[in-house]
Amino acid sequence: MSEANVTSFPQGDSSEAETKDVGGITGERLKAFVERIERLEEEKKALAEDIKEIYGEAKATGFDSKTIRKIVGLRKLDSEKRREEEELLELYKSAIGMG
Amino acid sequence: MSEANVTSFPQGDSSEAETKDVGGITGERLKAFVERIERLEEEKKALAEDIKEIYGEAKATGFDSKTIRKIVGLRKLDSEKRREEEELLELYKSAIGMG
Amino acid sequence: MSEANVTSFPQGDSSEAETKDVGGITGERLKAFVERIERLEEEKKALAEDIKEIYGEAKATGFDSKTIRKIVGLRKLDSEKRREEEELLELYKSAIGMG
Amino acid sequence: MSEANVTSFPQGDSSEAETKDVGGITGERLKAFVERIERLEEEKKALAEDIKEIYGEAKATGFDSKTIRKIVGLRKLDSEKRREEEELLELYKSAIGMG
DNA sequence: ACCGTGGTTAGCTTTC
DNA sequence: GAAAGCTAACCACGGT
Repeated sequence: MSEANVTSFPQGDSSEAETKDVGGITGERLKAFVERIERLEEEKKALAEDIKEIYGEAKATGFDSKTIRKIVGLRKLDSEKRREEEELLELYKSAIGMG
Repeated sequence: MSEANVTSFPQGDSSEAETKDVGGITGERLKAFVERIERLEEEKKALAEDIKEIYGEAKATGFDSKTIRKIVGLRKLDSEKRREEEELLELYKSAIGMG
Repeated sequence: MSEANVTSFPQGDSSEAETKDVGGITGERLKAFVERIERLEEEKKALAEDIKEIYGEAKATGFDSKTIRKIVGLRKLDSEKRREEEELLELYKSAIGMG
Repeated sequence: MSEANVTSFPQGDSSEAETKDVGGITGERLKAFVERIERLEEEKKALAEDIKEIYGEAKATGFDSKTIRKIVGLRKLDSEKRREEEELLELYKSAIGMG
């Protein structure tokens, strides 16, 4: 729809426009990107499973996992809040020439 | 509907009920769980950022990130579909006594 | 950081700011929205129950509901996949100027 | 795994066991169940979209949708609570012979 | 520069 | 108690 995204596929030195692929190079690069992404997403998924396991452990030792989730969530909020406050402070400082 | 989770905090040998912590042991263990979780979540977040970076790279080399996302998503659907088909097959097999 | 949503309640022509309601109009409209939503959610819930009933029927006639669930899920994946493929195709087409 | 679900496919009068389908009848019935389910799930999805639209409308007229969600949720809790209380009352009444 | 939108992720509910 | 499906909040991106 927009005029900017006409070419989703980067071209090599080819003089002719409107070509999807030149000598397979572009396809290779695309594949490489896709695979790198998929690799990392697998790792991410593995970590998510690890986290789940820890909740399982905690439950096994008698904790209530829901409570732990709450705690983790609260601590995250805390750190975000703290970070924001620090940023605001920095902003003030730079505003009065103390940056 | 009933609340089974009366005790979120496991007790040690203490004879008195309704105590949250005995000698700091439980608190320590809880803290350990929380910190392990937070550590893994940080790693997960880092991976998410890495993935984002790759999309950025791809865009920088001329690809359209939206397209790449679609491809990644499609491939994910493929693998899910394959997995489900296998599971369904197993289910059928067990259903006719071939489990 | 800043709270943009200061006014959750839209104002009418009233000249005074920070008022929750003017002449009951806003409250009425809010109530209308809430009730429309609740009505539809009831219908949705009824449908969910109908679906559950069908699984019950199927089980009663001797089918294994787990298997049926798998089939339904698989078919859903199929249609999602098809849809995504079509979208990807459209994306490609627009990418090479055929949009 | 369980012994109960050996036969997911109900048999007709066929004398031979371990058969998935006799004369296409079972397949037909399965298909019918699946399609009824899918039909209802489509309707359910349509309702979900309608609800989403209403939130959109509400936002368009100046309400904050998050707030509305909260209200709807609270009212749901209220009615559940009320229902539970009524059930409890009924229980009491029947317990003292007023059922 | 803002809004709206779609995608992602976490939390809850229900099922087995 | 574990697993999955559904729902709701969150976030980042593209369009206007």
